[in-house]
Amino acid sequence: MRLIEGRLKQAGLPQLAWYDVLLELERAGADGLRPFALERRLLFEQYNLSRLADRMAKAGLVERRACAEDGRGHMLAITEQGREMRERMWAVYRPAIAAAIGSSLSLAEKAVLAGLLDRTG
Amino acid sequence: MRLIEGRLKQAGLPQLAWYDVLLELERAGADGLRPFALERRLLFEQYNLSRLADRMAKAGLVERRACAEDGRGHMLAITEQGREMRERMWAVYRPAIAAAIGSSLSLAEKAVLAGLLDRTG
DNA sequence: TCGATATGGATGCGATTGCATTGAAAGTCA
DNA sequence: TGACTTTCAATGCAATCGCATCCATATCGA
Repeated sequence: MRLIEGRLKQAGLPQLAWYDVLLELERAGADGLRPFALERRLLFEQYNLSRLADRMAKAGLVERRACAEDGRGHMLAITEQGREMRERMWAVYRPAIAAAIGSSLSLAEKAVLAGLLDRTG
Repeated sequence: MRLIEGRLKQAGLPQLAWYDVLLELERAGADGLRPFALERRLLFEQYNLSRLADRMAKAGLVERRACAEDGRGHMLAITEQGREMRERMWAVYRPAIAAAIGSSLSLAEKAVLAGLLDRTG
């Protein structure tokens, strides 16, 4: 993780948490997701996501839209800029994962790890 | 990790990082360790350890002593209170580890994990 | 319908983190 | 010895985190 965060940072890109949010929102489609839903998927604290969304909105990567069904909340949706950012991050993230895993585990351990990931993914 | 940190917190005890420092200092014996040595063992950033040591010293768990060989630095040593704290933390930490590992891995996975730990320990 | 409670989300404030820099003591080398 | 470089450690500042709380809207129950 340290390695991966480091690669992102030295590429001048935001942290992994931003990637996670962007990916979920991209998967969620045009309507986006409610913040509470995102919190549960990503296991973020409520106040952390609230502030992360602030920063990401200020950076133009996500948008807050009124929510028809519930006046308390709103929808979070990815923007075009957000999609671009996710791609740029993936271009760094992907090889960093490969480097981190590849350099430290044996083949057998990778198989077990893949099993663990499979179960939770 | 989240589980373990949570158990410590709800027991009113400090974070794992404090435990790590206390354990290393206890192992290091009466003279203690230089901060830079501790940083390398625990992979802490220099400024983080500097401030952690401040807080731990303020809490009476560690002591800073002048260093004979090198006027730039000092020795960090555990105090009696520090030993007691480490024990109190261990009493929570140990069962928390067992709970965290036991509830999520198969026997084969535990064996692999033990192998990984063994290699780095 | 109305009061009590639960849920979604934001925010003030103090603590912690990260970055960059500083200062002091060693070490190096001509 | 005297510049120059390194290493050890602390710290100012801005960003972020965690806690507790607050506000607003929903939901439930009598």
